Amino acid sequence: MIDLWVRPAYPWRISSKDAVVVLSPPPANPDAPARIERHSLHDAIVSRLRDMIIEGHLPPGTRINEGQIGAQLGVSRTPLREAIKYLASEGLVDLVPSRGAVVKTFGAKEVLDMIEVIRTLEQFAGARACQIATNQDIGAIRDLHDQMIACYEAGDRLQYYKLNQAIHSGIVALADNAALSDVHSMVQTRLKRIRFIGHEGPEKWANAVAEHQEMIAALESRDADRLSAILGQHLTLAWERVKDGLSP
Amino acid sequence: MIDLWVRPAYPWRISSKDAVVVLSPPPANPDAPARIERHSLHDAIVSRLRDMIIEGHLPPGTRINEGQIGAQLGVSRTPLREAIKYLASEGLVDLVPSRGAVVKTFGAKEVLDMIEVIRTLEQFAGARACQIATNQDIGAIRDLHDQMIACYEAGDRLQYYKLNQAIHSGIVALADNAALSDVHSMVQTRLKRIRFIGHEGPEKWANAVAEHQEMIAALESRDADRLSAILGQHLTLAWERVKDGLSP
DNA sequence: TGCAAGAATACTGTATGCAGCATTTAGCGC
DNA sequence: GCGCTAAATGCTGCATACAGTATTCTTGCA
Repeated sequence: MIDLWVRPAYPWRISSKDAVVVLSPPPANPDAPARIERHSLHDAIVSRLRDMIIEGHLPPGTRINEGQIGAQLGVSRTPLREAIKYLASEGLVDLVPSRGAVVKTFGAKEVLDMIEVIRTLEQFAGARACQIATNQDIGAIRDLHDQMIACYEAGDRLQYYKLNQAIHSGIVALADNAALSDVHSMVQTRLKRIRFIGHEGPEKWANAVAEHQEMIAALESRDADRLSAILGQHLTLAWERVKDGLSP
Repeated sequence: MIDLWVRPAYPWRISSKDAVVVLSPPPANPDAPARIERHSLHDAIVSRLRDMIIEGHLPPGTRINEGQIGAQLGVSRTPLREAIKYLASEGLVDLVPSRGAVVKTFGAKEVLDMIEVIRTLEQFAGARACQIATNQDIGAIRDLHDQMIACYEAGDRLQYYKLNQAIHSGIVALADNAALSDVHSMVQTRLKRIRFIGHEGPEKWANAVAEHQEMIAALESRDADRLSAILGQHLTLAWERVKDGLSP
């Protein structure tokens, strides 16, 4: 019970003494067979359910019927229930004793709260990123940004939206702080459902793009204060965009 | 499937039209029977497991044996597995395909990361608290503080520790932002296991107490900048306290 | 003795069954 | 027709069973 875990866990994992060394998992050999996909039904169900909630297929307030959803996904209730518990901890559903799970409903106040948390986290991340990010890291963000601009000009909202998220997560990732990325993505996930609705008009969209432009510029010049300001402003706009059409 | 949830959920809940009104749950009648404790094995197992991890009964790296723990807690594997999934989402355990759950191990970097997130969140919360907290709210924190001082003088470390946490959570709660409290308590929980170890010597302890004193003073005078500074300093000390005796 | 291959064991992942609670429907008195 | 009570239905919570995979043990060989 103490000496567990010292044997090879996966083919590419070797343990020496008590430290577990992880070799670069796939030999980076492009023609080698793709890594064995360790099928995890759990992950699959969690992603699926999360998407169903975010995309509005399971609207807020909906009671999740285990039998029905299970049949729909072609899995039994056991792994489904486990996935539901996982999402409950993520804050996407509420657990009501004897009555199962209900998709969480967010009012305007809660959404504003979440946006302010995101703002706080991103501002901290941005400041840290200005200090420690490599030029290469920043270049990667710039790439995403350029792609996003292309989507904007092409009018591809869905792809734009995804790249937008990727940029924000990317900036947070630049801070090289796993806990920060964790909580950021958690709140971001809860908000996704809301953002999915908020489709601003052309002028607001243009504003958002302009802000992103400046965001990248501030990052490239490693101007932490300017980046912080623009991130703050950007999230205020995000709030403006979604605040109508929310319950009290 | 649309019209769910409009009937009374609990005796004290009444629905009118489509809005659910929640009456003050217990009639605040001191001699009335205590509120029915909706038994939830799930919650019980989650709390129990969490405590076992935090208190070091399940050390980092331990593989969780469902059969064994289940027998120990006197429950079958099904609800236990659900609880484990919940904790996995909370970040206390890792899920390894086909090999179950392993208590997460945090290195020094990860702990520092978490502390910096906590710092960011608490500073934001503190600033907000200075703006919106009522004198009564602040008085409640002051009460906790006074109790804590008493524990300090009595040398009651465990109780001191708990009140310390309560004060920090309390300040965050003053910001009246549910999402903020959520993520704060989540990171705080992950850290608890670490803090549980860090037993500083008398001089550092005295420092911490002095900082708390100033923290309360800043809060009472609603001096956001000073509160922010002292919170930052306090968490730096927390880091100093635990940083030795951590894996790389 | 040390190593390797295969059998045996242990544990996880999933499905299914059953008891109990919640909700709906049906029946009954007014 | 309306409200109340009770049966019936549906669903959740939990336990158990079984299949598949990881881990350990055993045996054979050098």
